[in-house]
Amino acid sequence: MNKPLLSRESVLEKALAIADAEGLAAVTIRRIAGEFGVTPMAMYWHFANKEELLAALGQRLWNSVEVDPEASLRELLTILVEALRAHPAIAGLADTQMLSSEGGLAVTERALELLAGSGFSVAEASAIARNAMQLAATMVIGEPGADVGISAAEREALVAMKCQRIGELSQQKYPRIVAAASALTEVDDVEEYYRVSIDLFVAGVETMARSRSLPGFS
Amino acid sequence: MNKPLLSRESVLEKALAIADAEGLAAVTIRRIAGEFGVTPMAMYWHFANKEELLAALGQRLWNSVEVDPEASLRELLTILVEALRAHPAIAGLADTQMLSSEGGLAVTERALELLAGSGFSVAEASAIARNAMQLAATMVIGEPGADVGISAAEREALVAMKCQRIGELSQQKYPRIVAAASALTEVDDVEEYYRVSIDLFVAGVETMARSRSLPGFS
DNA sequence: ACCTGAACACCGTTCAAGT
DNA sequence: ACCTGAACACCGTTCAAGT
Repeated sequence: MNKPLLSRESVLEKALAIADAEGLAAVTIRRIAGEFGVTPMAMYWHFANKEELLAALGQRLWNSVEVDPEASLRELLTILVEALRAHPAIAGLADTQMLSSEGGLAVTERALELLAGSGFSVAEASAIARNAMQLAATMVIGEPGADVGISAAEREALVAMKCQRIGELSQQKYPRIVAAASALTEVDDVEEYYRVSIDLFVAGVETMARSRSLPGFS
Repeated sequence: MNKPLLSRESVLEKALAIADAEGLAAVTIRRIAGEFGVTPMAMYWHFANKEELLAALGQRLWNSVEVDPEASLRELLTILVEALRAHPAIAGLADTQMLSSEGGLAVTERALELLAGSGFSVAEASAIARNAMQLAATMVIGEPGADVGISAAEREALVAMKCQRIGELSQQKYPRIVAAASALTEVDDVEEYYRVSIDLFVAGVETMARSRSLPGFS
């Protein structure tokens, strides 16, 4: 008779909000339940367990990717990165759900199509497609100086400490690292950070594709 | 008077053994203590907290990398992958410890040196070095059909299930994915799997290095 | 120096029971 | 169908106390 207090939708929405604000570690069954004013056990009507909840969160992320069926590899990577950057705290959940979501399937299908067209074998194309996906995720998760769930002030202090620790290293042993201290701890131009990695990946694929299609090279 | 029951060394050794056998999730303070026959609180004499223990584990992993100061980028990636493959369960701990361990510093220093020599800027070289490291880790962690901490039989059943689920997809919408079902769920030639990704990365770096050193291209 | 006892504030999860 | 109560087996961690 009474309207349900929860739904899969609303639970996922709340879980995402918590993750965005405080990081994935803050997403617990009990915490979500608390936010809704229900008991933790209420979750188990809507999800078999926490793993399923997190999987659904990963699928949601994939489904936020709008895939142009004519997209290039670079475009695929770019829209994927954008989708993950919108919710960096859960970017790590995408990996397992690539083949369990409409969005992930669409991206993968197009990637395999492009790679097959470039002369890669099925095994190669599969490996490269996975690489692309993982690159996107690790870029977002590992973006130096961009940890989720801490305040801007805390983040800055953390970066400063890391940078200082590097500065204290032996300049004899690690001249390049010391010189790159700030670049290694913090990204000053975010767009460049992503561009470099995407360029690198696309260049690698194109170069290998070319060697694949050279006659005497098989 | 009595010899200590524990040491940082022995605790890390045990933690690693547990991780290797049952996965990182099985590595708990209480579990390690149990294996030594001591109370969980004994750990806190040797480590400030669990985070520090895991960090030390990550450093141990880096320090198992033996760096040839003359190594090429491909060689660096190769020995790194080998080190991680020896302990896939803790490969994810390497990321945060790259600049907090002798081994990680040595690898990074050499990578930055090579990349600077190829004409990359400090920011680019830093991003690319991190990419290399993350590629190595994600390859090992994400190796399809190689989850840690489950029996060979369980693993095979899991792979078969995933493969079957892909096979049931619409061949109209996802012809390439369906055709690549087995390649996407399981690696048949492990060495090829790693070689493809390393080749791709190295090719990308070389291609971009070339464009960097072309006069009219800056 | 090195470890224990007792306690605290958390987790995820099951299962019977309520409405 | 949807949620609660009570309980279980876990976590990491603190702090005073023991030897």
